[in-house]
Amino acid sequence: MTDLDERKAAILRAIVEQYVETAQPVGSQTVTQTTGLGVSAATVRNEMSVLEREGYITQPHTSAGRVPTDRGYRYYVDQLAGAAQLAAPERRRIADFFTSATMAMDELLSETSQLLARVTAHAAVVVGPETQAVVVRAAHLVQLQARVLLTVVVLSNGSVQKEVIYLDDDVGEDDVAAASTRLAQHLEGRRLVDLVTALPDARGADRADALVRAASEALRAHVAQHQSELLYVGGASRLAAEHDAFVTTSTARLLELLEQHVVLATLLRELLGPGLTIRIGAENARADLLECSLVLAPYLVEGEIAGTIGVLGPTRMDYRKAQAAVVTVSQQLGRQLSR
Amino acid sequence: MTDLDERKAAILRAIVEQYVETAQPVGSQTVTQTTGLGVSAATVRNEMSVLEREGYITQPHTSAGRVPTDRGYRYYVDQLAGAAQLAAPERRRIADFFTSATMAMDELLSETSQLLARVTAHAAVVVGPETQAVVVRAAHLVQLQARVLLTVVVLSNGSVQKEVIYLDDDVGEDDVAAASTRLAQHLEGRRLVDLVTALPDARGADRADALVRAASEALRAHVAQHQSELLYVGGASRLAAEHDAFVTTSTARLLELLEQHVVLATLLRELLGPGLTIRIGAENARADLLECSLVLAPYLVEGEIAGTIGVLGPTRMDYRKAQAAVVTVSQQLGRQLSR
DNA sequence: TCCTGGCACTCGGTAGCATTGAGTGCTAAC
DNA sequence: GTTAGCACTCAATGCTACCGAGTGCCAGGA
Repeated sequence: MTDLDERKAAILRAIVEQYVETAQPVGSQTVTQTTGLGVSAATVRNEMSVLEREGYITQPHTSAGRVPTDRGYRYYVDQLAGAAQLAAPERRRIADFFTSATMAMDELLSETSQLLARVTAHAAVVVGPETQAVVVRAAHLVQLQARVLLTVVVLSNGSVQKEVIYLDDDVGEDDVAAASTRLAQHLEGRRLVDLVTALPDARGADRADALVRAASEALRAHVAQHQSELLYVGGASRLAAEHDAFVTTSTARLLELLEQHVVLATLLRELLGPGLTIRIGAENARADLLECSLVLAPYLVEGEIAGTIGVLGPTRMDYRKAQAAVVTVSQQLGRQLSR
Repeated sequence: MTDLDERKAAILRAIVEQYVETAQPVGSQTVTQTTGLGVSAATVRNEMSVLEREGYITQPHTSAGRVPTDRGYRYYVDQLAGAAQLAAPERRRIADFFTSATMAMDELLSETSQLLARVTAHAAVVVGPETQAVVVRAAHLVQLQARVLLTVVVLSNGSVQKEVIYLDDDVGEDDVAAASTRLAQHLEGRRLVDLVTALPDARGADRADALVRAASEALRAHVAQHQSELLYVGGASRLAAEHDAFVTTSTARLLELLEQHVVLATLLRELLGPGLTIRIGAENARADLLECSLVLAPYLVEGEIAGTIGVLGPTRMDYRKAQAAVVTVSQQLGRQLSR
């Protein structure tokens, strides 16, 4: 059930790797040619029929070669793929990117998703770190127009949150300045997550305190709503290119999923394990993803799991390469963010 | 050459509208049925053969009906389409969106692109206002870590620009605070565009002035590089859905184009005219867009052209509806931004 | 002069049929 | 346990016939 003898394993491996490369069902003859284990095609056929009975491979139709099933890919990934190294140019590309990356965290994550997409030639996702530990480093109230203010909050991870406030009456510069100072006193050093529940007190009745209350409330609503806005998608266009035989509607649905950041972020969070996670086809239990695989890895910031990066491609994908890319990028990203 | 008699025009209109609806080549009989001009199919055929000779319509193959050419669509759009109104539910949807929209400009533009995509069922683009008139309303230097600072600049349009600065040595709170104050003095009230060329003077030799110089330089580089980051794309996934017969590679290329914001923004800026602009198929002179049409309109802020909104769909699109949607949304967006 | 009915023609699409070839499963012999 | 041989299956291909939508053209009529 769970284990295959050496020859069956070799055959399965050959089928997977050949199919990934050519997208054509693999026949017994091709297997004998590519594996070099000294047996005839007939023997391979016998083994293949066992592999099929056990659910590792399947035939699109009688008289066609074999194609890996989800289970076949699973076995390949778990038992056969082994650790791979990226090719030198790709390793170099990743290293170059991170040594020259000096942007703030949000932009870094966005660029990282594009990097991963380019390296793997699939769509890539990056989920930003949990905001648990993030604290407010600065808070300001800025007057944009007579009755329009902007609450600006700078966070310890380098991201900036802002929210517009519309007033009913004009307000003077002095009041704004006073409110800005008080807001800063109230917020600086606080954790972002606490802003949602515990609002700073500003019970005073003067104009400035009213502004502080308005700003706090606007901020609370903003943070509550945008907490999950830490998803970055790179290379979505690859999905359209790689779905050779796919019906276009399924591509459209996938692209739609990638546009729904909230849905996707929760999905990824559910899937994430402590190490490399690979979800193949129907394992994802989503109609959109039946023919897709996800290769995910967490990245660590100061030893703690901070977020996820991953690749989204067809089940027929080069898992070794995807895995190597995801691992490499996650390590480098983690190191970069730990600085 | 340029003008068609009434009957030919009616026939062309019927062909365009029928083809947009059904995606099937339109035959002479269908035309007689849908137009109700009291002539026989044979007469229509004669007219159609003239229309074909003049390049307004074409046959996919002998013995098929006719399909509009780019020129046919062009004539339809210029002479036949007339002004259309959106249906009530769509008008309502747009109105609702803008009455309840209280976000800052960048988020508003992003959401607007998604609104336009939903209303038209095509991909939509929104180009943000030129940043000529934008001035700095606030500038701060915030310490994130011992050797990491963040320059934060709040602009009059409600957007916030930021840039990380890495230092070689630790720096004290006092120095940062002093630098922040001086930076604010230097920048507040200045136009964003001037930041690229005219740097604020900070010739002093003390620590704070060095920080101000570093911050200014970081900001200068940031602004120079990100000036064109004012493009928002909504509903890109629609492209995959609507390209029925299209080869998937062309869809992939289109999606790629939509991911290249800089390229797309310059393209749109070149195309924009003072009023509604419609570019059909090959008129776009880009291989990617050969089978696509763009429906663009500027939006006005305080009477001045500020930016562009538009729809990107297949040449076989409902131009009247797209036109109506683009016009409506651009007006409302302009009004909203003029507040 | 313009319109129209009639008619031959074209050609994509579909169905039927034979052929080919890749690939299989099975069996008997090694 | 392995393999050669063989019958079998079936997608793909090519060919033919046929249908039908649609055309172009022409001759006769208003």
